[in-house]
Amino acid sequence: MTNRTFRIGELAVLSGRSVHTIRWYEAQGLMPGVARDAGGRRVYREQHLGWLELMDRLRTTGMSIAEMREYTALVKEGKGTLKRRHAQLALHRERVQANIAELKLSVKLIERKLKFYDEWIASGKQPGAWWPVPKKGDVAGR
Amino acid sequence: MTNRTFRIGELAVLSGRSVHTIRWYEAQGLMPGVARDAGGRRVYREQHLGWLELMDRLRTTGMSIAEMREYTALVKEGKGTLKRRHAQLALHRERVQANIAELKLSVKLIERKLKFYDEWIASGKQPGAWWPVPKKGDVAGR
DNA sequence: GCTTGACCTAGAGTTTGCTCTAGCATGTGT
DNA sequence: ACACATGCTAGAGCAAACTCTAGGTCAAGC
Repeated sequence: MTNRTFRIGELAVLSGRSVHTIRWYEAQGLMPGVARDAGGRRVYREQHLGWLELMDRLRTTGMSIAEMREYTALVKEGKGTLKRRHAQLALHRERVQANIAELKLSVKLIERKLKFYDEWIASGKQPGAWWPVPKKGDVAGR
Repeated sequence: MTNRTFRIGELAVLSGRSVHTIRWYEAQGLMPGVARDAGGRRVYREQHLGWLELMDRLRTTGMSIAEMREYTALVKEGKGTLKRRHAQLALHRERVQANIAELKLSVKLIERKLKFYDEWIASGKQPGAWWPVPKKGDVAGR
């Protein structure tokens, strides 16, 4: 088994983040289990690469730093929080899936507009309205 | 044909945005064709509802205000920019589709972690690493 | 023993996208 | 004629998520 350790510069290169950002994540409570060597320097293990990958996926799917902090706090607390961690991630997954559905609707709207431009370009005259679209939250649709 | 006009308060309610935000959008160059009445008040037409819907979809799909401003500038310039508008929206659509693909990968990673928790909870002991995952940009994968 | 590079902490600065305040004008209803 | 809702502009304030600076420490190589 690979039991390598890394210092922050190496972790930064391997994870594709900056040293600044990794330290900032730790300051935000997003880095559990970071040891220090005799000189006070951070010591990371392989699992930290996996952790940063997870953090990145949570961030890019729209989880806030605050919520990531809550989740990380559960991880720090130990095995007793497994169910709560599961619940939190499962909830986030639902949100991401809802978000994907919304993005698909947005693509449809953009495509309708693209078609509108196609027709306009082809015919030389502006087609009828493209917009009477119900809308996301549907405020106007009343 | 419905040729209604709206003042800003009404447009705000119908579009689900605040009056502040609509004025701010205009200040950012994102509101083409806004007339004024004798008293200097903004006058909107139905197409502005469609326009705000488009702006909202562009924003929520990650287009920056700066790029929306470029696009709006083309709209303001008139029919001569139809092809460029089409190209810009088509490019954005590709980015959104790429983004959707990334989100799906993120969901997969989250689901792997959920499964990891399921197993841990079921067995009472921590399963093996869940993380040796290639990664998005793949820096570590080298 | 001294230079050099990687690290450390604390905290300031930046960017983006709003969101709200202050102070004033307009115009409709009674 | 005057109150009150709605509108106007200019600009301040804010939250989030970084990103960087300053000034110092540590340890490996020459």
